[in-house]
Amino acid sequence: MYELPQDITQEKPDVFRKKCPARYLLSRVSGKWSMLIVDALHNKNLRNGELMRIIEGISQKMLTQTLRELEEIQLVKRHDMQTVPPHVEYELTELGKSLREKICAMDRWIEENMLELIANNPSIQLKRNKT
Amino acid sequence: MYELPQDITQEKPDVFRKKCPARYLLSRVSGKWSMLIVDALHNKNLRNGELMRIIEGISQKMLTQTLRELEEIQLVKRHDMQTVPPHVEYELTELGKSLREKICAMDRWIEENMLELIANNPSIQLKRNKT
DNA sequence: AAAAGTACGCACCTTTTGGTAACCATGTAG
DNA sequence: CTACATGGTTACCAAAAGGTGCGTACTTTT
Repeated sequence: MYELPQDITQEKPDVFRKKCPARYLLSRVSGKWSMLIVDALHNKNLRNGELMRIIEGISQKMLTQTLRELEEIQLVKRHDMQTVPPHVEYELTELGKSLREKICAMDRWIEENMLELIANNPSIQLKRNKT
Repeated sequence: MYELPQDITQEKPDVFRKKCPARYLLSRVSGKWSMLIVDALHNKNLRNGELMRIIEGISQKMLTQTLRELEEIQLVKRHDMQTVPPHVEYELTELGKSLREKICAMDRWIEENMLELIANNPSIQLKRNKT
C-alpha cells in the first residue's frame, strides 16, 4: 500500500509527485471497488446488503474493507442504528457528494463510449475465453 | 484480470454488472497508472522518457505495459518514427482526449481537496512510517 | 574504445489484492 | 427447535500486480 510522506503540509498538491498525499488519495479512489461504491451511493443511503446486490461481484470482505477506507478519507459516513438485528446505513459526506459528480461523469462516459472503446480489438477477443 | 463477457452487443452498458464490458473498461481506466498517463498526455505528445520523468515512481515496465493497454482500448496512439536511435511518441486519440477531461476533473478535485481529505485522520498518521 | 541514451522485452521474485469459508451475536419466522 | 437474516470479523490461500535486473541494437558523444 502507498505510504504517505512525512511532511504533509509542505507539499503543494500534485498527483504526479510520488510522495504527495494527492497521489495516495488517487490510489484509494481508483481502487477496484471505490468508484462503484461512491457511484452507487448517489441518491440515497444504502445498507450493506443493498450495496452487495447493486454492485455485482463484490464480496462481503471487499465491501466492508472499501467502505472503511472511504470513511477514512472522509468520503463516506457510517450510520449504525444500534439495533438488533443490526441496521447500518452508509451515506456520502459533502466531500463524497462533490467527488461523486466527477466519478459519475467518468462512469457514464465509459458506458456511453463502451462500444467504441472495445471495437476493432483483436486482443480483447482473445480475452473472452475464461469467464 | 477481468474477462470480457461472451456476448458484447446484447448488453446495455452498466458498470454495476459484473460481465458488462463497461466494468472491464472501468477496471482498465482505474488501474494504478492509467489515469496519470492520460492526465500527463494532456496538451502534447510525449516520449517514453518524458513520461517517466513526469510520472514519479513509475517503472519502465509498468509504463510500457499501461501504454499498451491504453492503446488496446483506443485511448492512446503510438507513433513509432522508425529511426535509430528509436523515437516513439504517444498521443491521446479523440476518445482519449474526451476521457481526459473527466480524469483531469477528478485529479484536480483531489488535489484541491487534499488537505480536507486527509484531515483528522488517526489511521493515516500510522501509515506514515515506511516511505 | 568505452559510455550513455533510446525504447523496449523477458525472467524472476516479492508485495498486494482479493476470494472463500468459518465464525459471532441476536431476533424472528416456521 | 431449527433455519435464516442482519452486518460484520478473521484466517488462510491463490492470483494478480508490480518492481528489479539483465539483454538487445544502434548511434552519438567523450
